[in-house]
Amino acid sequence: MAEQVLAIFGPTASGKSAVAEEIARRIPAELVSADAMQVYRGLPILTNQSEFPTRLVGYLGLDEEGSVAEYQRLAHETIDEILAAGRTPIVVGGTGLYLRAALADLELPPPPAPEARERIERLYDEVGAEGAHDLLAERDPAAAAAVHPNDRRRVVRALELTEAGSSLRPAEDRLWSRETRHPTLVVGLDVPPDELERRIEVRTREMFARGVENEVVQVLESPVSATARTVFGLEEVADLPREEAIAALVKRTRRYAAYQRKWLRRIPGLVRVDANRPVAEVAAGILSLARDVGSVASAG
RNA sequence: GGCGAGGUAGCUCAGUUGGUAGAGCACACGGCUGAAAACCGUGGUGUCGCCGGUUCGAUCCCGGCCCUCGCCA
Repeated sequence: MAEQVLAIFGPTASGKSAVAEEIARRIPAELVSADAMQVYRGLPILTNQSEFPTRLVGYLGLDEEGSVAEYQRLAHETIDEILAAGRTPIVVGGTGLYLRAALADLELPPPPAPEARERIERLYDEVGAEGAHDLLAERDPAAAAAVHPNDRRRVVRALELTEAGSSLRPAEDRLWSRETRHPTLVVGLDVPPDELERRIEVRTREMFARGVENEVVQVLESPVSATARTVFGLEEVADLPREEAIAALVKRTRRYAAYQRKWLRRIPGLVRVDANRPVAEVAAGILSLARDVGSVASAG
């Protein structure tokens, strides 16, 4: 029975999926997505969903709100199930928080109570950033210390939690610790910035060739939740002339890749792998690392 | 060629009634625990088109030149 989990992280267009799929062809394995936007169904082109069977892709409708905690529950279930079946779970994704949630046991506090969010947002706007932050400091000094007054979203969330008898600060910080639920090899794919830039441009043009415009126009005919709205490119692709939309999308993606590079540097225990070479080589490299580190389900 | 508008940060532009300059975006760094492709913080980007003049001092005023855009020939 397999014991080890494989996790592959990297910026958009670093080739995560191709590498993960190549590994899944060589050993008994299943892919598990760690991507906050691929959880939605309805935007397969815009969110770069692969044809290859991957778990935790498209489990939400676009009118539903996403949630790390819900993702975490599903991810743990899925990973345990795959291990129990004697296969290796390959967790692959570009959302750092989701990757850590899949691998570790983040103690995520409860969801907002009904009506609480709206009420506290109103409070925040009435008393101002400093006022709200002062109030938080009274009720939950640890949370207040971790949150800037201008971060409305977090100050509101932290205040919600004080009412629920919980806290924004977990007792134990597992997000930034090396702790994982199973022995795990976490690799990060490294691609030089100029090469990544090139691939992003190519990929974006491919999206248009494959028909993102239709995809997006169709989606916008129905309600889209606040979290699904954050998929970048939605308005741009729908409203702008093609070349401008491409430029806007490339720009957003480049920005996002920079954000992911930060996670790449920070994910605890992550081993960097040079991904600027043929997929087969990268896959082989990761597999040999895995065999050094622990047991992976073997092909035969 | 004539008339008009303009040349200030990587981009789009604001500004200084003369004391060497600032927004957004981009970029860099950092934070983040049921919204993470989100949210928030910090940073400085610079021959203010070029050459002269006036002035204690010019990115700003004056003269000339170059370039861009528009209209007219």
